[in-house]
Amino acid sequence: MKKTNTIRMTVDADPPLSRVERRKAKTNRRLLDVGRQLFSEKGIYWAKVEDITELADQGKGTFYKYFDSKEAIIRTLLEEGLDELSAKTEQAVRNASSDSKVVSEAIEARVDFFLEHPDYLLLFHQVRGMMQLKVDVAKELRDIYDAHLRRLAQLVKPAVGAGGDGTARDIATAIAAYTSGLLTYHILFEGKESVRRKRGYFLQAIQGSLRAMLKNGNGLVAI
Amino acid sequence: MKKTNTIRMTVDADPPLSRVERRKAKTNRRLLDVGRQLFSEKGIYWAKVEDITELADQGKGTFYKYFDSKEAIIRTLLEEGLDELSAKTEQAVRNASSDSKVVSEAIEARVDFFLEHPDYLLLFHQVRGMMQLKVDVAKELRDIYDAHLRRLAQLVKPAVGAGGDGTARDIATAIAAYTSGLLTYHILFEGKESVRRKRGYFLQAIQGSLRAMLKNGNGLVAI
Amino acid sequence: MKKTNTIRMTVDADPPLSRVERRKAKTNRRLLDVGRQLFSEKGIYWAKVEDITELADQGKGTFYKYFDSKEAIIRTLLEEGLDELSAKTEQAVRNASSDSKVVSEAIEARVDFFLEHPDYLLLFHQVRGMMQLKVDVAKELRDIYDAHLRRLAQLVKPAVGAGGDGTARDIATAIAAYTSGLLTYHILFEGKESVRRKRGYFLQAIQGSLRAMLKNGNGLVAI
Amino acid sequence: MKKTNTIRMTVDADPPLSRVERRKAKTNRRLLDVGRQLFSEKGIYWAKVEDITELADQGKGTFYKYFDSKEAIIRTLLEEGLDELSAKTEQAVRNASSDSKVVSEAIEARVDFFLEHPDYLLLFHQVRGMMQLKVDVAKELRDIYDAHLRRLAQLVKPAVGAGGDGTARDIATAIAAYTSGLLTYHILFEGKESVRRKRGYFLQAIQGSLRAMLKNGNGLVAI
DNA sequence: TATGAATGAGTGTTCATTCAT
DNA sequence: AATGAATGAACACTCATTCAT
Repeated sequence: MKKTNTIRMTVDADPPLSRVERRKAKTNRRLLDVGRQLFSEKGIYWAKVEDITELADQGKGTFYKYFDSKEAIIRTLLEEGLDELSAKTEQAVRNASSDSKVVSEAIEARVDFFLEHPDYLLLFHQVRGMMQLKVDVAKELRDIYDAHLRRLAQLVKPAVGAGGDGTARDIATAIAAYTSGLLTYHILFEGKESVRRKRGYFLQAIQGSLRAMLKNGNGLVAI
Repeated sequence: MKKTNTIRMTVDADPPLSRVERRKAKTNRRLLDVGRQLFSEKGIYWAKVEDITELADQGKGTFYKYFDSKEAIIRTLLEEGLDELSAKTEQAVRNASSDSKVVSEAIEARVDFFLEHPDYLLLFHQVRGMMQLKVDVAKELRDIYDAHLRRLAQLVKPAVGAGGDGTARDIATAIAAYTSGLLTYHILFEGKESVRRKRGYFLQAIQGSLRAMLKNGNGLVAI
Repeated sequence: MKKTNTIRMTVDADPPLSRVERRKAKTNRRLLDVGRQLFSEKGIYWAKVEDITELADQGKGTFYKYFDSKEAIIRTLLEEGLDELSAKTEQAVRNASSDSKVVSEAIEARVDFFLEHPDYLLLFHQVRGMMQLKVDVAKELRDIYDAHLRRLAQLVKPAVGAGGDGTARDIATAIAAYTSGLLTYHILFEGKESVRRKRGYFLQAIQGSLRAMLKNGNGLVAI
Repeated sequence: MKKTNTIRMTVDADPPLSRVERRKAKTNRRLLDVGRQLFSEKGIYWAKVEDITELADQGKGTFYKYFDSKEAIIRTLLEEGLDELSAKTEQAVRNASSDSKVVSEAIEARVDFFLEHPDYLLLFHQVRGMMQLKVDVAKELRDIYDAHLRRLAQLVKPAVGAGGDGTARDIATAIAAYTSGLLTYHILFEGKESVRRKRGYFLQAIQGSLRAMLKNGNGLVAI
């Protein structure tokens, strides 16, 4: 009885949306946007379904027409966010002038993504916490995140010499770890603005540590 | 009606504990230990007070004799953990052969602390998430964390040349951010063992990135 | 704003139905048929209005064009079913070769009706349960059922000697009780097929017990 | 996480119940009694958990300390009721002066049970309805009922000549069907008092019809 | 003092019904 | 006329916390 996300699927397609369809898409989007906002403001546990529907000016029943459960909207947001992050990363990598720039471009894209969407940073942080728990919901989330890392690994493969898949995966994990880990913490203690000002240093720091770690690991990667 | 943490206050003092006091201390410890375990296993939201008392083999009422609320035990655990982490860091810094080793020793101590107590890593991660939320509980937690960072800043001050307090604070934040952020993510996706094996690389990576960031920032710090 | 059951009212009348009317009649029938099926399959509480409209391939709004409420369709089904049951019984009684056969023919007709429409058996069973409840809906249902019993009492009157109305009513109640009570239970525990095979025994058993009860009661009835 | 019905299990045992245990037993009993009352008055769907706890003068949470769910209390009531019915039947059969009296004594016991506990009659009726539904809860209920019938079959076995198990089961089913089916219907349309007055006739009617059916079936049973 | 029975505010979810299109 | 998106009252169930014993 999974709700198919009709809206996003047809959005790319040609046939123009009817008035009703457009309205549904709008409702769906509104719920997602408000959900993202509240989840990052109050946290996924303290933000109640009713908070979302109220702020979205929608009946509570409407929420459940669009999402099977509170968990489902979180999952959808996670997927959406990671998709967008992947897209941004891919684009940056595609524009990279050389293989040796791939990793740095990827990092830059991700840092920019999070500076632009700090709410995603907070949402991801919470979800990452859930992933380690011995709780049912964890597995599904882990799968989603894992897919994202795999995609990232594919992307940075050109930068890996003979290291092969394992190294690519290591780098992907490291990139994700460094950017989110670092940013979350700094944003938390210094605020978004401070981080934005230091953007350049962050990029270098992240690259530097990646290089440090990988050099020690195998010395095969171009960064 | 705040429960004074009798135990920890007397633990440092000399006068021998009576049988009753020793028993109380034991109960208190047991609740804290079980709490830490369950909070990191199931998460602070999914671990119920009853789960804790049951595993600790204590009546539910007893829990509230020792802690004002579920939130209180989390706060206590946070304080305890950060205290221990501070202590470990202080000891390492004290043993540093030179000022230029201060930061690297601090990092090493922290990485080791987390490798030894991965449950704290997970607990801190969750708490860090709560801290950013527009929720009452957040402020208190933030204060606790803040105090910890201040203490850490004091510790690394010798390594800062003319940078002054701001720089020390920056370094402290960075150290905390790098270690936790990096470790959490890697442990999550690669497992504790993998991280333990790579310990050396991590240390270098963290130092490297610190250096990168600080060199760019002001070039004044000895690492 | 009670929906007049247009269809059943015109069905008996001569004037040919317009295309629109025929279509409406078809929709109405479809909803009733699907309703009967689902109510007996999943129960009147678990069968949702949406289940009905979906299986009937009709919009949910359409349902409410034809029935004021979920309760209303149940009431209509009850009336329809009892009407059909009455009709079958009447026909059987009319064909009875003698007054003394009236009751046995009636029973036989009813048993056959339920063997042919086990879904009605289950629906009636559920409705009978509701009838005893201190719930608003109960009274209306009770009235419908009561009317049915009165009609049945009229039918078996010829079989009653000097017993008068009271006895006729008693017999009617007994006939209804014996057939439904017995069949429901047996179908439940032995399955429809088993009951069909034993049809002859059931008929005798029902008659026998009726005779037993009425002989004791007054000895006046010809069965 | 099934609640063990501690109370009923220890009630038979020797060690005297502590004050607390007695109080728990009382609460448990009160909930069951009120539940039985409300389920038979308003129906298992219209009687809300809160109705029960309110009438029982208990907090809503208390209900869930004693029963895992609303369904669970219904199941418990069904088991309790059938157990008591079985016990009454067994006792009657034990007191039967001869094998040929077994069935009639059993019937008598059951009729008396239902005249004494009309609320059980109504509860069973509803549950019987659920049993036929394609709904998850149905299977468990069916199992409980089935066990009851098997027990009844064992009881009437002495009355069966060479018929064997199949016949015993048939008789058991028939006894259950006749008594409940007949009584439910009559009580519904004539009221408890009327049925009580006719007790004697009912007994004969039920026996008569059993005899009729079984004579036709195989002629082997002593009734 | 320690306990665990009792509590009830709060939450996610359902579903009959309405009404704008 | 037919539809199905939107609704919100209502419900089952949870769990941190209290308090009588």
